Amino acid sequence: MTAIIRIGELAARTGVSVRSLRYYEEQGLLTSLRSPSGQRRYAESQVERVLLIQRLFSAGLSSRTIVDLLPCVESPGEETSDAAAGRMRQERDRLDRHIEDLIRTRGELDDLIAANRAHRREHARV
Amino acid sequence: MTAIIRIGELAARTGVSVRSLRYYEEQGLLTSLRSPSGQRRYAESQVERVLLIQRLFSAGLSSRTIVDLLPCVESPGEETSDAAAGRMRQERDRLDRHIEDLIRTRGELDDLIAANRAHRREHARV
DNA sequence: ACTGGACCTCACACCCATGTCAGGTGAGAA
DNA sequence: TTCTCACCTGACATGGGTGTGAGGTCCAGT
Repeated sequence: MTAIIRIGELAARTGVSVRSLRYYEEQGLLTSLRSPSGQRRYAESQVERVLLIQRLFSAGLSSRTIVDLLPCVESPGEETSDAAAGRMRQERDRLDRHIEDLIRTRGELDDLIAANRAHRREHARV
Repeated sequence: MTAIIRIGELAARTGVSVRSLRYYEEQGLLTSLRSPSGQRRYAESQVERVLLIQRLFSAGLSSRTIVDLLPCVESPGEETSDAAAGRMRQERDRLDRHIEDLIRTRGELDDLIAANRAHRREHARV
């Protein structure tokens, strides 16, 4: 099992472009084996990792930050995890505040929608 | 009352740079009166608007989108509100999904932190 | 009158994930 | 074999909000 897949399939399964997958590797976020001819080969299990990376990006972490955090789950070396611990908490807190902010903004968007609806009703065609 | 303030003070009160305030105006998000010599003058009440704009930005709306939505609370013209209604709901939904995503990611970050803590305990100095 | 600070416009730089193009190699199907 | 398609590297483009600097005007305090 644990099929070996090529970059095109990894892209298809994750919805992430081939270009981005190469970029992730360049940034040290993703590793690949190479076929004799130099083509990238991935374990099926990397799908999950790519999806996680993608979510971390969309949570506003930079590739630099992610590369600092992710290794400590794959290969938890003493020192790395030490440095990363604070970083993780810091990012978690930032994310927390950001979520609060977004929820507030969503509420304001709801208010706008409500105001708009009220206005439309008031000026309804007679 | 309703004091008139200058751009520096608006920046200080909102935490948004002077540069950005000028940019908001350029994008049609913010209006200002001009003093005889051409300096921008704002009503104190614009502070709120700037803060809202700022939150909408950080919620991932583009200035283009914001300019489509915001007028319909200030000057709710029939046609504008008609076009904007769908737009607002669409952005609200997008934001909703994004928040869900972030909450999930926060959970994963928590998992990483927990795993790291467990690992550190396990390898504690003897 | 003079000085310093706040303001003006214009324009270019930056970040950073992603798109895109060029020019080339590898590999399976007809 | 030859066709086609996926893959490779390298490099330049893009978007959008923000930083920054040049060169100039305005205005309050001394």
